Amino acid sequence: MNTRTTLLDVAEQAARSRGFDAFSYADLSDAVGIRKASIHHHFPAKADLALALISRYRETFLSTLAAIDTGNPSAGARLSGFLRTYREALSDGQTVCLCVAYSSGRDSFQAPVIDELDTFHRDCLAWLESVFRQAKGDKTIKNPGPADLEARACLALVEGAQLMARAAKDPNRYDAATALLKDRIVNIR
Amino acid sequence: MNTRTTLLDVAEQAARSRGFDAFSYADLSDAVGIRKASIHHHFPAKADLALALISRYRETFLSTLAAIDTGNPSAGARLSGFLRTYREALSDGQTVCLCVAYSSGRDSFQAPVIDELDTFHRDCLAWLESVFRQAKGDKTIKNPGPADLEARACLALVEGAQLMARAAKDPNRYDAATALLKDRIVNIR
DNA sequence: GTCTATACATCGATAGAC
DNA sequence: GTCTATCGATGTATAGAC
Repeated sequence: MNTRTTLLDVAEQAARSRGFDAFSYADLSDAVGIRKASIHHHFPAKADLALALISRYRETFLSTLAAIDTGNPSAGARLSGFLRTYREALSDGQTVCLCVAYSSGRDSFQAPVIDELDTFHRDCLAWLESVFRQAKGDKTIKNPGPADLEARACLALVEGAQLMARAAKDPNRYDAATALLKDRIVNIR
Repeated sequence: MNTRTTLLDVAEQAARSRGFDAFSYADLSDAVGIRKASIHHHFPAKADLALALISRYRETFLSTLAAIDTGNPSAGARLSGFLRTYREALSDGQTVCLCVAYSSGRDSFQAPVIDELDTFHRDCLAWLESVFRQAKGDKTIKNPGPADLEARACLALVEGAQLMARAAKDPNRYDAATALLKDRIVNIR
């Protein structure tokens, strides 16, 4: 396994469970088994690590959304896939998505990282909006309101639900908070 | 003005805009105009400051909820007051509520602070649940689902909406994310 | 690419004078 | 209650050998 990739994996886990500013190169050093100075060879400054992390995360997330699209034709099934993706990111209630983690400590990041984060939000909202727009036609989500408002409410809901679930270290909190939205999805086979 | 109160005010602002771990006694020293050592006289350890902050915050928030109850008889008006309270906590998009701020960096707190935070959440959810239960009777909120699920969804929504609004430094994001919930409130005079 | 060694800043915290 | 002075720990980062 690539050392750089291993570093990214460990750093992502740490950022998502404790926050980006709450882990240090010393923590990565302990976890990966190489010295702090060696980590600086892969990521000269911690800002470089921050950018590499969010950049990789955004790419994999977009491909996840694309996979949801190809595997699920209806709007309801797509929304269901979205809710499941955020639920799986919680794992056992210890980790929020990197996007939530970065939003929480946003002030400590510089422009390139902020840009990636904003792009992530924008892409995610655009995808959700298209799903809710589709729902007006295929009627697989009950009571559809304006698509842009639905999208923003949905993203705020899952992010808040992740925050509360991690605070309680209980992923069931996510399920409870998203249950009503889930119930609006029409059962189709 | 009491020095201790001034310290609490400045610390609360800092915690809500940047996070509890992201400000230091040196920052408070600059803002208040006394030396770091003097701050330790009021709050020997930073954990003492953390507890005093969340404790004061919880008290004032509970009295805010009580004021909403006395000033608004209907469930819809009460929910409206709740949404407005979280909106006002955003001010110009720079600050989330202390509860969201503490939830984000929760790992760095000890038991007494965690307990206050959990109590805050529990009280807040109980209040919301009673509002949604009342709505089943007075019909001032459209399409009321199970009160406990409504409460959890509502709290997750406003917390996520605050997070996104601060990330974008734009309080309008909060309004957009909560618009659909707001529209469920029946207009009464 | 990894190591030892170290520089330098900041942070929370304490001692003791006034 | 506030001050000066200082401590020890930790964090990011760099120099240079291997």
